[in-house]
Amino acid sequence: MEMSQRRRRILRAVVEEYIDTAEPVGSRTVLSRTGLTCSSATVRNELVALDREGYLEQPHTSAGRVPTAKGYRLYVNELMRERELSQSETDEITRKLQAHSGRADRLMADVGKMATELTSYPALTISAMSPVTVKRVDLIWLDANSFIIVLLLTGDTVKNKLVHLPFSFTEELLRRLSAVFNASFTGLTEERITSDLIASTERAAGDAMGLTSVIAGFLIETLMTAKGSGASVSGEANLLKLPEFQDPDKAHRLINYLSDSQNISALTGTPDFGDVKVLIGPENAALELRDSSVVMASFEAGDGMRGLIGVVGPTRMDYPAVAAKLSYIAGGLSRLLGGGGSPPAGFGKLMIKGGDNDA
Amino acid sequence: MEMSQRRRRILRAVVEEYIDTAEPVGSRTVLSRTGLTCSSATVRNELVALDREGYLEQPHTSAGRVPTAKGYRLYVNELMRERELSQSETDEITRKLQAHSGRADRLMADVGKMATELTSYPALTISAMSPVTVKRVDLIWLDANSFIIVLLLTGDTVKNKLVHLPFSFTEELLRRLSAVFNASFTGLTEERITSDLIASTERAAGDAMGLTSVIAGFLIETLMTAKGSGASVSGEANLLKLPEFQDPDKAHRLINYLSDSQNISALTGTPDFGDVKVLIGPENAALELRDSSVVMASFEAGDGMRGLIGVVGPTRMDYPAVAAKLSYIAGGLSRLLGGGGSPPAGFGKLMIKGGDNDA
DNA sequence: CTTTAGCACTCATCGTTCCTGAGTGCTAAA
DNA sequence: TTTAGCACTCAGGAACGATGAGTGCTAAAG
Repeated sequence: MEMSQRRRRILRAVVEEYIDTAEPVGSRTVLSRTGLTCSSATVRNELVALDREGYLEQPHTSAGRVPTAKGYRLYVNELMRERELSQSETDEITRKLQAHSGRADRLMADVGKMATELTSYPALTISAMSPVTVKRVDLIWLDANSFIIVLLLTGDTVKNKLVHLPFSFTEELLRRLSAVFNASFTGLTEERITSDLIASTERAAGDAMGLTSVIAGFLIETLMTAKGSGASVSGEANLLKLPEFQDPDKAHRLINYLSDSQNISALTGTPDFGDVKVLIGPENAALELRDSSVVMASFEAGDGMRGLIGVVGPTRMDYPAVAAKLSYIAGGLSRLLGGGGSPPAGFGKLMIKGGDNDA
Repeated sequence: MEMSQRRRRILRAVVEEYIDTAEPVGSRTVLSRTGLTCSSATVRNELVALDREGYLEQPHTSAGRVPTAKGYRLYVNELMRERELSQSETDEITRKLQAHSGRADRLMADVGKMATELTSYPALTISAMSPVTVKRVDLIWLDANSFIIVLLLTGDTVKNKLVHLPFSFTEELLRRLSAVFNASFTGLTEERITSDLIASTERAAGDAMGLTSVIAGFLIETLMTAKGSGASVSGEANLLKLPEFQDPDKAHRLINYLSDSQNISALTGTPDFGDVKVLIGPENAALELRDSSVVMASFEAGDGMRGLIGVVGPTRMDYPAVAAKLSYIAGGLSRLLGGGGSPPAGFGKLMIKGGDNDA
């Protein structure tokens, strides 16, 4: 059966009050916050019901109510009102985004800082290229013992490496090699570069010195790291201001967890484009996040580059505001990185997706 | 007049005991720690003297003594015994260092992590190239509207940029341009690239489309960012385990301070090569560091690349161990980055330099 | 002049107790 | 179904005293 309208209003009031104050909320507070016309005793009865159904709980008998993960979930899915960003807020975001035009990894780190400033929660970013291939190979001869490999990848990323070798080779050999590489390695993803292919390339170029494998090695390495996702975290210190992290030990565990980019990358349960994903407390796979929430928004940059920007905070988090801000940033990012020219469909409109609503 | 031998022993005992336990140390403890043959009353008299001279202080009447900044300074300068690293420690460091061979910025960040692991204090790294110039310019023509700029810098760093332009140009023009650039821009530091030079280059190459200024712009930008120092911090969370940072507010202030790389870069009061520099509490210029200590070691990499690796911790810090470890890492780094082939002079030997010993 | 034993004194820390007040659950009447 | 009323619970803070580590000082001994 459906939950009564009044009960929903009460639940929402409890959640929002708790988000504001971080303190258990009692029946009288609910009353004044909702403006309901009943008495506090009635509210109490409803609270008992919400308690029994698992949406609220009491830290101890005779304290006010606190939302459970299930309560937050319902709130996020159904109760929360969409938060409109003010003109000045959206302006600030677009302005900041436009100020950046550096390299992708630097950009993402900066966007993370921005999310931190905007939400005052630690922010994380993940970015990854999906199918990465080499579009072009150039070899620049420096002297008899050294040359530069320049790779142009999909997404117009350029990578390079300076190679010194203990034996000498001619400029002519490099020219032949680059021709051969451009003929047979372009358009290949990392997995499709086999040792057979390398061997035949070596023969074709008449390379007796193993330059081919040096170049192919760099190529493979580059493709691997390029498709591998880069992660960054910023603003961890903000946790320390929150009442739920006054215990240094608790804060330490979480910050420590966040400082390993492996853990961050593991958060990639990439939500559909345009959506905001919310993971509440125990919905998180990682033990260390079990009493925190993660809110993430994804963006897409056209050339197969996609990414995630999110924040980590206590389950008591201002979901409407955070979701709106992240969504706007992600949307702006998609636009900025040329996700298709026009603002993405549904840009600005929130569609929350989350973990399964386990009973 | 010189301080008596016994008094020095007592001061050392107090400092070391306090470093170990973080608790005010009393006369009896000193007695057992030093193995002195006098009575506790005598020790007390000495403590009073040390107190009067400003080396020690009491948190409150009738508590034990705690070293002052002046006390630590004397300890670091004269009293502390050099800490020898064990074979396994040095082995571990060299092994870890050798495992890295990536790009300089990545390497530095990793070295920072390593310093954190080794000392369990937050670590910081700063690296900078001193005179950076371009050794060679290559332009790779992709299609009528785009090309790649490849710059080989001193220190064998390679930088590149992909340029798209709204008008078309020929491969021939690029060839001319690269010839001219190689002729007139190599060996110049950023300041010496004037607009006159750019204008004359433009004429010499017969470039009617402004490609020259695009290339020169990238060149200047690259030189500027390359010489600018990169800073990284890691392991901030470790602070939270320390008794002096149980107050989340205090921890927050410091971690926040550390998270701005501007602040980190500001620490570059580069000590002489081979030395370890210690800044104790109020010796730090930054307000936020006033009751912490910073220990730094410098390294030099041959091609004008130099850097700093250090840790931040409470004034109560195991200076001998930290100094030894950092010194060893820095030495290994100098060696690894080819600071000159052989281990640097004084490698392994500590020479502490610090702030002035104000009275 | 230095060292030492003795002693009174200080003060943070810890456990106990008590009080207060917010908030509850329940009951009985509307 | 709602509400008024009431007894009950319990965290948090204040007040209190006991404990004990550690001091400074004094006066005698080396």
